Amino acid sequence: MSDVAKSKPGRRASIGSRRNPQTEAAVLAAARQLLTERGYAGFSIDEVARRAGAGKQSIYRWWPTKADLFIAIYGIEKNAAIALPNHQDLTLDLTQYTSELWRFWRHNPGGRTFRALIAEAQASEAALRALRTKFLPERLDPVRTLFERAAERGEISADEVEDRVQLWVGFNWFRLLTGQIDDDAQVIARMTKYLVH
Amino acid sequence: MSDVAKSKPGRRASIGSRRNPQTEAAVLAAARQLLTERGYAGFSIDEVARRAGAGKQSIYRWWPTKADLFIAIYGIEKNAAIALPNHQDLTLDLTQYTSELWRFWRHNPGGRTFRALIAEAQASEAALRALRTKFLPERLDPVRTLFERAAERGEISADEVEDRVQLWVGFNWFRLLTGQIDDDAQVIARMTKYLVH
Amino acid sequence: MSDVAKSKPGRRASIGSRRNPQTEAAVLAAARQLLTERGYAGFSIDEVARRAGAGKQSIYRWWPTKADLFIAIYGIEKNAAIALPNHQDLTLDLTQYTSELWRFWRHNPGGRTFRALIAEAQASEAALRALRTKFLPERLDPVRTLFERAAERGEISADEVEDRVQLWVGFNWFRLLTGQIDDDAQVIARMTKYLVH
Amino acid sequence: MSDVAKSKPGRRASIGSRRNPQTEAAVLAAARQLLTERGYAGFSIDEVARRAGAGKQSIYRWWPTKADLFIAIYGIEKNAAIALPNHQDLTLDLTQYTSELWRFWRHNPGGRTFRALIAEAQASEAALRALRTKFLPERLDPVRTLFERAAERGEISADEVEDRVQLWVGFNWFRLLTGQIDDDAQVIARMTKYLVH
DNA sequence: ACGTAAGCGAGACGGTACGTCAGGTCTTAGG
DNA sequence: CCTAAGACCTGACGTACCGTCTCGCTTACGT
Repeated sequence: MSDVAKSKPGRRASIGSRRNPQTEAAVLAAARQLLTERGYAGFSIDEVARRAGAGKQSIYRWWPTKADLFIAIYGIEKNAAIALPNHQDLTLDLTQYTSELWRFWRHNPGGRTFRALIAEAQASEAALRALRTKFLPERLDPVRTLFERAAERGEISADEVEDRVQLWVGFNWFRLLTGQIDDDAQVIARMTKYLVH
Repeated sequence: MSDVAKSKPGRRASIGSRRNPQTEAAVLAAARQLLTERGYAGFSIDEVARRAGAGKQSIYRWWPTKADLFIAIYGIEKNAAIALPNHQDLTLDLTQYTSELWRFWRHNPGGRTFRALIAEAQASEAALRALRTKFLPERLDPVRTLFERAAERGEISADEVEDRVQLWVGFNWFRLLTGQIDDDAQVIARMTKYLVH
Repeated sequence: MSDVAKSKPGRRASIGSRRNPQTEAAVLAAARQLLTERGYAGFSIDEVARRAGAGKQSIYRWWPTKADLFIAIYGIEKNAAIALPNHQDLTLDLTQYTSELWRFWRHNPGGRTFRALIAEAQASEAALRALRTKFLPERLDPVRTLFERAAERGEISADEVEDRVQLWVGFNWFRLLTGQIDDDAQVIARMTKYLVH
Repeated sequence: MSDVAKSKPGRRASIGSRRNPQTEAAVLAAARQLLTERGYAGFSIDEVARRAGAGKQSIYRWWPTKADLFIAIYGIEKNAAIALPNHQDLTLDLTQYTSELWRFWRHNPGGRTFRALIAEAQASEAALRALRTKFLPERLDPVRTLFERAAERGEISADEVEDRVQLWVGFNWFRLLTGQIDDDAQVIARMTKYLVH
């Protein structure tokens, strides 16, 4: 990916009236790298374009807001990184999944991207909309699945799933946003107590 | 406030080798107003200075980062706005306090300021530090007090207070940051269930 | 100056948007006007940008220092303003040329620009360098030509041309910088005596 | 002097309703030092006050413009530095005096101060006035004396003194302002030719 | 087969904010 | 009345990004 991002010499011409996947890859790689290195404050479309060897317009064409870029980056990695456990036990599942999530967040691109996205959503109405429509539903899914399975097993009541999801997700956001996601399996396990009854 | 913020005519001179409280008031008023009108994205030190009729240096002198400004604004209002209930019942207390908090957040300056502060903390390490040291402790206090009183009454266990605080605060942040703080007393009441056992 | 204004007629090595000649003209006009009105002390890039309706970056892009701007302005006008006399007589030529030069200097933009450039060269090493390399050679040319023609006619010795040029130019600078360039043809004529032998 | 300029610890209190000579000395020393280190561009009243441990108001009270400060500094040193030669020969006198002048200018404070004063005079009408009334007459004196003595000896005509002074002074300014005052006794000697007939 | 339309990298453009610095004015507090 | 200190407002500094635009190409697709 970095080799793509640096393909300075031969410029990447248009491939006709359609999106060039090389350009897309180069932009996402550059954005990911920039976010990792400098975080939300140091992130700029100018610099992404510079690093990707892309025109700014090409970026704005496909990702109209920074939030779109953040969402694209996050999606790529998150799915690959975390598997959904299934121990037939809500506490175990929740603890394992959350531990892995925090580990993913601590690993630079993941957490930085998420934090950037949330920050951006506070700055721009469009970003907030993107967060709610394009990001949240998909991101809440894994946790919701864990609770749904538990409901099927009878561990919790089915009509409490959504509330429990929000409670748990909120806690995770709080820890991420305040910089408290050191891997502490004990803390996580202890906290699940309230969600499991 | 607006009369202070608009004191354009006679420029506000120094009152000697010490901080001028009029300047301080004008800056805070202007910052509050600007945040209300334009939110985090439209907030700039330049514009605050312009509206307050203050020099930028005067602002940087007393509030080195935007976070400091946000914290100052938030503190002024929050304390005045919300009383801590005491019905000798955790559910009642929590529901009432949280309802008022959401109402305060919905009312522009409050929520906007909080959201701006969290966003800023994701952009700047210094802001994150300010959030954790100057803001969080004081802001968590009211909720913690509610849980502590409940523990004293025997409603919950004393060593669970801190965890429950974080769970509840996290939920509130999540709703604020995703724009879901419409006053829905029923939702709040329903959610308290998990915190009250 | 012509190098600044030069727009390559043929094809360009690099693609990309082209310099907008209207912007260039607007900036130079604004700079000229500002210098005329307020002189060196009142001259600022901010104000030039404001008057030209240009972005500051556009100015810094093409004229990295104020000196570059001054040189560009001066060149445009000086060449148009003063013709080089040729009476086959050094005294006559020198007197006429100098009289016209002083008149040009007294007429606002000319003198103000020259004075600003010299002042700037005392403030910045880069400006001094620009003065010596981009400005002086071309500016000394007319006077040198007068002396060279005189040498060809045998009025003076050929190896004294450069010294005489400096002596004469120095005198002119002195008068300009101390505000003594009232048109006094007699004074000028009298002073030429020392340069003509 | 540097001990005066650095007298930070024990603050220099007022000595009552009159000028404090220690403050005056400290300010001049600080100004001289600052000019030496950073030149005209880096010279600011703020920094002088800081280094002198003086209030800005104290400086403005006694030296209303920067030019006044420059003139004060220059006067102190120039007189001490250069003796007026008297070899009963204009060429010799002029060559020696000018060589010493250039050496003095090359030695930091001298040249920097002079250049700063001339630059300032192009920026401010008041400074130009100060240059012409408080500075020039006194500074032209030594050179004028050389020419007057020559006139008394019959080397030159008495009514040409003033013109020759200006020609010579102009040449010297030109070399200083364009950064060409390397000690080249030969150049100076050669140039005197035109002033001596 | 060929014109058109979209995509591409480049980069100029008018704006605006950044955080710093200097200018001058003013007030206090202390001889 | 003078001095030191330093707060105050103004406004310039030079840099960086914003999002839009124009430019000269390149390619695929619909006619």
